[in-house]
Amino acid sequence: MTPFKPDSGQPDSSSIKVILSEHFQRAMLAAGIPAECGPHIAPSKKAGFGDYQANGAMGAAKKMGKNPREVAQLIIDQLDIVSIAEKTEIAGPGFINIHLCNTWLAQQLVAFRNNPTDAFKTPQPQTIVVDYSAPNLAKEMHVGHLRSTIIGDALVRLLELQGHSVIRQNHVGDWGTQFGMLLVELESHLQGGEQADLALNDLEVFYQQSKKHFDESEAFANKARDYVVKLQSGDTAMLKLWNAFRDTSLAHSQEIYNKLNVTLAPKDVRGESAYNDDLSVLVTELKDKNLAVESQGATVVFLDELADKEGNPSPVIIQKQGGGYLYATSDLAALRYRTNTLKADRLLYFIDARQSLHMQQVFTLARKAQFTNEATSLEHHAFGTMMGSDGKPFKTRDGGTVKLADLLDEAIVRAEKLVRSRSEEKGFSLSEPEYQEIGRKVGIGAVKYADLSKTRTNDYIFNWETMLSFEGNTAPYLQYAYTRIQSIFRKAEVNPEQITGDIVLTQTDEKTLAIKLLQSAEVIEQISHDAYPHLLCNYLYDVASLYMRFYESCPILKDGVSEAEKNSRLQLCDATAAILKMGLEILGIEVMERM
RNA sequence: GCGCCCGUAGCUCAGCUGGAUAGAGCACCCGCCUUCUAAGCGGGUGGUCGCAGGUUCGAAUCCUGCCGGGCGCACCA
Repeated sequence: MTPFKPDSGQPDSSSIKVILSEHFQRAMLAAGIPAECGPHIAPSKKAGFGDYQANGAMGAAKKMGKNPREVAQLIIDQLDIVSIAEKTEIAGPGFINIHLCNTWLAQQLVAFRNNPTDAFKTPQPQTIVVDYSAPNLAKEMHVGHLRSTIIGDALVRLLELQGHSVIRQNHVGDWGTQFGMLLVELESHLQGGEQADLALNDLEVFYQQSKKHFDESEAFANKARDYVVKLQSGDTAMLKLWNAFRDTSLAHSQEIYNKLNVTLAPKDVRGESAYNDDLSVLVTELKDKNLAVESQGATVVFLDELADKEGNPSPVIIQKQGGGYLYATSDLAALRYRTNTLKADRLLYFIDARQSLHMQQVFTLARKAQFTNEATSLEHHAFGTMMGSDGKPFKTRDGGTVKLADLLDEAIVRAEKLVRSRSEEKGFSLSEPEYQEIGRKVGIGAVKYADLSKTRTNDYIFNWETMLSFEGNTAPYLQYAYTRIQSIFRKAEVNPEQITGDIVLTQTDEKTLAIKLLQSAEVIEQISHDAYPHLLCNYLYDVASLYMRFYESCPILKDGVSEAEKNSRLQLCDATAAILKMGLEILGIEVMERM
């Protein structure tokens, strides 16, 4: 971030909020207001209250025992923002309403257009490991897996845009007890001459079959238990069988990732099995450090840090009686690998909120055992549970789950149909590959946006219609805004990048759009900390809405529009398109030239 | 029992580091395509922000209690 130079009159790469905050803070100090009183700058919510407002005078007045409106006046007296604001006024109990200067806003926007990505770069690049998706390879991915996968991917893209070094980690479930029964089942299929990928064509069915055999046949169950032991001790034949299963299941996941436009690749897979050799080492270390003790036949760490009211420490089992390891053990091994080998400064986990206690235990224990540095940030970014329309945990009528692949296919089919009928109505026809491509982008975008636009931490209600909606606050709305802009540039026959010169903001709709566009950096910055992609969705929806309004009220290529006006408005269009595209790319949603 | 999350319009959701008259989308009603793509724009109907206290200039937002829902709490992951 470029340090602000007072009164230089030059465009600054900082956000409006930061610039105003610095000015107000300085003025408040000069007015003799204690330094701990913040300026509290925020965009105004109502049209009559200026563009931004400073709410700090009231808090400061209270602390000083003075009249808030008088304090507000003291601040204004010390304020030197003539180049930024055309007017500041005191309102109500002591609000300071700030009317930004159109020429200054225009300069900021020109500066943004010259270096669009600079605004988002972080001054301190870090190494950030992001744990997301992590499907269980025993089963097919269902709608419940959507959240971790696309929220994690949005954060990964955003952090990379900021210039961080990001390492994706797909901690797939490829090593549980359940693999015993799956491998026995698979073996019987292969002995029947079937190919692995054919047998595992429908993972859900395959899982149910093997579960049924396991429950009904004692011999099958015994064999399954035997296979687990063999597998974990490195039996070659068993590993071969396991690999066949794993490869096929991973290929299924990868297919979904590709369809979803998620950046996860095979190289990002580092599943539970990868830590197998470290588990016994880790348990021994915890014992040596006197953290782990024997209890009821298992090896347990008792955490006083997470004790309940009565002082009972929170138990974490790291090795069960009989010697098997649990997911706490492999999560600890993974955490250690990520800090020590991958050298992570931050470690982000996008995992279901139901794992909150577990994550807290793992983090606390990792710190206690010094598996991680004090400086390493361990962050569980939880998300809510998917509910049915009855508000209870989601199940289909037959008690199952909706397969992710089915949802995506349905979305694409519906979108493609819509694209065809719309283009016919509008009288332009597209090629067959174009219909397919647009249908895919619109369909997938709608599904992802429906999920990403909801607050991550809350439970959410799964609904086919909402997921497959193409109207209102949806991805197609944002994509549509983008295509409208592209259409203008096609018609004008100009390359947006070659348009230079002044931006002139005369209409209200131009100004509000410009201000909104200049807020992009604030949004990106906030999400990089809090990992809430819905803030980006809200922001982009605002941008698109304000653009639509501008589009309706401000003609660009029509008769009677001056060259200067046209030139300025085309630049507003281009800046809008750039931000929509950038934002949608972060969300993993593609744009197109027409739809 | 203890802990975490949630309760905002008919439905789905924003807004919560306290700010002015609580906002969107869907649904419903009324307008707008000879003019840059109507997947759009403008307007309207619709609210005891679960309930009750408290903190203060000011509470959907912070605190306490209660009601209602979800989830988690020792060998599944």
